Amino acid sequence: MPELPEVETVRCQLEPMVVGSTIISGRAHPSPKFAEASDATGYRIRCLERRGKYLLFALTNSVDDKGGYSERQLVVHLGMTGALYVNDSLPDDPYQRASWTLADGRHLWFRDVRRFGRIAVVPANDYRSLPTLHRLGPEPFDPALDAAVFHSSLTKSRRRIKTQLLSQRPIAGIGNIYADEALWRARIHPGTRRVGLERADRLLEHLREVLSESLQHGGTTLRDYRKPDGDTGRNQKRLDCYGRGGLPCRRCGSQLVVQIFDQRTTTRCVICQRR
DNA sequence: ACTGTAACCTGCAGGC
DNA sequence: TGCCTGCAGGTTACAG
Repeated sequence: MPELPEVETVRCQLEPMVVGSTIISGRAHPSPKFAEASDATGYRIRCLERRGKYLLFALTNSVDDKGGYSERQLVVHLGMTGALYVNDSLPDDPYQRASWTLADGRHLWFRDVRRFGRIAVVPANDYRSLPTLHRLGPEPFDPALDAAVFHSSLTKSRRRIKTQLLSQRPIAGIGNIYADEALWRARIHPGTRRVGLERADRLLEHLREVLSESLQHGGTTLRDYRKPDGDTGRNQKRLDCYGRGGLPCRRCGSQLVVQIFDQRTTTRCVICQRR
């Protein structure tokens, strides 16, 4: 479900609700994917950040009376069906995978039907237990990411362009929806294995465009994605390519076709996106 | 080091 | 109505 615009929307809504709060207890589903949630107990949430599709709660904890403290991060990945909520009382929900009680009595909790999400508590900035985060590419809006850098990064692999976008290596935060949307806008065949500087530049521009437009509309809700306030996003109405297989291309009127690349369903225009 | 593939989960839509 | 199959926004371990 959640790609960068959805995760950023969650971060924006959640941050003012939890920053400054101290976690007084934590409970988690026994799966090793969630069990670490309780390790956040005793820490205060200093701020809520995001890298790619990962939410990073910066945690701080006074460890002695001489002003010593330890810094950790609570890392939450929403997977396909994850959502975070804050409530005065903890609801009885069969898909609740973790919950944290805050000092003022409220509860932060994680709902994840498919259990593809992940929760970890790590020493600050030590992501060795989360390989994708550990080797995560630059943020899409990082000014240091320009066409030359992007192109050079893409050149380091011979995998299909779409597979590279999904790998989180050349750029962070792209998933199946925005990969298809940006490739459609840039008129690039998703199965291409080599792109020149000019097409890399165009692709980067369109990636930034689809992400910022979606962000403006609160993200894309296909089925599960919810903001912490329970609302859906509104970007789903604006998709040009993803989910429109069999329908005419909005640019040229040709048919959009669906095919599988590296086991991910892909939609593209047979005319606009030729090899 | 790189590449491709299967696996992890649950619910739902569509076909018969 | 019920059963079966395939599919879903992602990451990771593993084999070659």
